[in-house]
Amino acid sequence: MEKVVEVEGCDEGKFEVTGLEKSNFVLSSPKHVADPVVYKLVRVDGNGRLVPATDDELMEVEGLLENEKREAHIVADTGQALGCTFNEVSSSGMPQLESSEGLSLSENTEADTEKLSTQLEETVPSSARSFSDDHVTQPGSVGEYLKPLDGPIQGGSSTYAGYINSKPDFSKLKGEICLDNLSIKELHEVFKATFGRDTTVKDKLWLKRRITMGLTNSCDVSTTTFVIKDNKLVKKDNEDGSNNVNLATGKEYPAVVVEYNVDLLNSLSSQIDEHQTISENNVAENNLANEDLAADQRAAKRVRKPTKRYIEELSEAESKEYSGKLIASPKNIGIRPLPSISHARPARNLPLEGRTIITRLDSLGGFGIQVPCVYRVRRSRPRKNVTALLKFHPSDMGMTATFIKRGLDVHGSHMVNESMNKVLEVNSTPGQTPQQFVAESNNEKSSTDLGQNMELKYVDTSGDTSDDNVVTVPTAKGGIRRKHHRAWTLSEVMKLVEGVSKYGAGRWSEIKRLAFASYSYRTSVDLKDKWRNLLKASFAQTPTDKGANSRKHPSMPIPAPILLRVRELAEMQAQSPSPNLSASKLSACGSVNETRPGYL
DNA sequence: GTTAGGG
DNA sequence: CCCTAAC
Repeated sequence: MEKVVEVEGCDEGKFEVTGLEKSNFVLSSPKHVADPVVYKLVRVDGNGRLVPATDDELMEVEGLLENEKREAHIVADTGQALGCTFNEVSSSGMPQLESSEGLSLSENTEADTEKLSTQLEETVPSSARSFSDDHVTQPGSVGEYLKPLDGPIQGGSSTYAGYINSKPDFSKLKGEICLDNLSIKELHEVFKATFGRDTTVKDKLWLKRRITMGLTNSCDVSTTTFVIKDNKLVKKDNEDGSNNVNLATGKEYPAVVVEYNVDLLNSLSSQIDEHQTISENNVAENNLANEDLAADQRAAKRVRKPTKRYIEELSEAESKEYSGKLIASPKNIGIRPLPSISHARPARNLPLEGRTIITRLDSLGGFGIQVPCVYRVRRSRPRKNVTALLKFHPSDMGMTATFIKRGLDVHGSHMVNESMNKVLEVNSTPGQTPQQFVAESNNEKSSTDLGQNMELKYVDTSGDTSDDNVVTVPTAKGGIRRKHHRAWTLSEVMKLVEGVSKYGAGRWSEIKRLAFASYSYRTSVDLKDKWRNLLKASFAQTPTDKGANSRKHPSMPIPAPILLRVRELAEMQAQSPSPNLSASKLSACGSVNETRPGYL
């Protein structure tokens, strides 16, 4: 009982401290930070027996840690250390420690919701919670994804746990403890087995908790009946709560078990309802609901994390090319007290830089303080989606526009004739028009040489022209330009051949400019590569085979005539590799014609 | 910035 | 298609 009293006193003092810290934030933090480290060391040496600091100090630190943790999410190490320390300390007077911890938690919670703090007389379980938080938080990169969850979890765990846990009455808890059956001795044994050391703590609950945590990897597992998953409070009748799988993300989270007091629970229920869904069975139910809930929570509480929602949406949005990204973000942003978060953690946080970066990211999304760079990176990744979208997009809408554009370009380049205009006018349908267009253009220019009606047949012009945009996709990676595979159409090939014949192989930039003006997505390199491939193909294949060059892949059946031409051109150019520029240009038309005619 | 070549 | 070396 005395303990309790002390705790309360501490609590209040701590309260004050906390308040100060909050106001001071970063400045105050260093001191606190220092403390944690020391404690940590002490703890290691002392096997938990040593109590380095006064209760007040501990409480302060803890409170700080808690707060910061909550805010920053980054603190894992110190937080754990503290938690351990407390636990260890508790060996001597465990109730105090825990209570203090609990108090700190309650405080934190309180900060968010001040009402409940008063309700809490004692806090028991906080240490566990801190662990859980830390773990969750730590995953860093993964955290991006997790964060959304974390936010809820932490908020939920800390807040709810705090409130719920606040019950001083161990008897109740004990009753619920699974390990209850074991005697203290047994528990000690188990404890030793688990941690490799003895413990003097005689409190069953504590032992059980410790053991459970140890087994579960420092998740806060306690005897509770309720487990907080994601955002939800789930009754854990059947589950042991050691590990919960987050359905939404599919990731495993350490289950946070909350020891609760029925009375408190009831009193809190209303609040909980607002933020979390309490359900026995439906965890899955909430995926959708979670977001809303989370958002609400944040709004209500003053959310700390960028919020998973934000992230998720962002990611989605990105994948979709920035559709309507931040539904949730606004709330968060508005609500969030940005400043408080980062400061406390010394080593890890990069207050300024990190912030800046984050901010930047946020700005992209709209706002997200903690929005992780990592996530961003990740997000950018999904090329496929983008590509698909892009591809898809252009086909319908783009076609017409493209076509027109192309027509214009061609016209400008003197490639086209009057028919072009006609075509343009005529074509309301994307698909058809292009064909005509191509056919005509080809006919005019190289009609004789290429000759053949092949052109008409094969001319497919259809899709290719459409998207300039799609072609180039900036990648998150260093490299940027990833062209999605764009099959060469026959028309393109013909143009290429034509261009080569006119300007000569190797003058890719020229060809690109003049002959492929309309195909913005084909670079000179592409032309070169394609030409190379054509050459290869042309030589590989027998020219005799004109009619059908049934190549293996239907995708790119290059008409024999074209291959022939390619071969010719190649041979021809091999003979007269480098005419001078002017000469080549001048002679281009003529030479081509000359050369080819022979062939035909 | 282009071109050639290899991967 | 991508990347790089060489011009």
